[in-house]
Amino acid sequence: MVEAQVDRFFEVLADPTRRQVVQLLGEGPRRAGQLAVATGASSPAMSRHLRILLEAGLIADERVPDDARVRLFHLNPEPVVAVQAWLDQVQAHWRDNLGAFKRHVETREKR
Amino acid sequence: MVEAQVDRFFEVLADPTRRQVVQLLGEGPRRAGQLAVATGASSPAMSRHLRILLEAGLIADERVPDDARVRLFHLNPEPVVAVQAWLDQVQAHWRDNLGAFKRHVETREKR
DNA sequence: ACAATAGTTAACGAATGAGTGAACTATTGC
DNA sequence: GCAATAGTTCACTCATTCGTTAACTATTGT
Repeated sequence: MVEAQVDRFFEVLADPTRRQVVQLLGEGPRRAGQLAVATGASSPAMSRHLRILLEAGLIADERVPDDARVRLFHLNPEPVVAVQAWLDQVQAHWRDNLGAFKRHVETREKR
Repeated sequence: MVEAQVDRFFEVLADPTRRQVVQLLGEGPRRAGQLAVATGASSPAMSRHLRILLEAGLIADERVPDDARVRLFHLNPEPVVAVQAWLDQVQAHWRDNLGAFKRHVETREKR
């Protein structure tokens, strides 16, 4: 996984609407129209968000057999894992000293 | 942890220079000048990035006893954990079916 | 054939955000 | 006291990005 890709993932996830889309697609595949309604975005706006998410590789689309007008979008697992890996790496140092950090965080349940 | 904060974290992390800063501060505390050199940013540019990171709560600063001109910056653990929590939640559905996704990811050790 | 549905594309305007140069504050060393 | 160091703030410019309206393609239903 290239660093430039992680760069792009963060840029793409900076937009609240797109993060909402990612969140919704985490639950399962959705159509463009559904995503527009759920997020309160207009059709053109959603269309562009989806294109950006597609080009970044965060999501992918499938055609449904019954209605050729509809595209079903679903989440790609890899990018989410890549972003988590980056955060893990940032954490690495203070996570491994299970002194200062562990005391620091154990007030809240993690995971 | 409020959703609006996670919103802000992603916005702040969208900038490559600021992600570099976060990465460097993950290794340990650094001074503003060190961060400027390491990232190739100018002093004013770095100063602004640090202010943004401070206001978002991603980092904090300490004064060093010997030289009062110097501010040492260090990373706050909570925001990183919060972003990871968000990503975990997105993953939740396909992570819990330890079928498709587990096969998908088990090439890399996760935690 | 025609209307409705699903979605995309293009052109425009407004807002946001990042970097720069110049001026400024505060502290340290001589 | 004065120069150097460390860093911040301000005013400005440039580019990017987001949403909207309007027009368009493709498909389905009657």
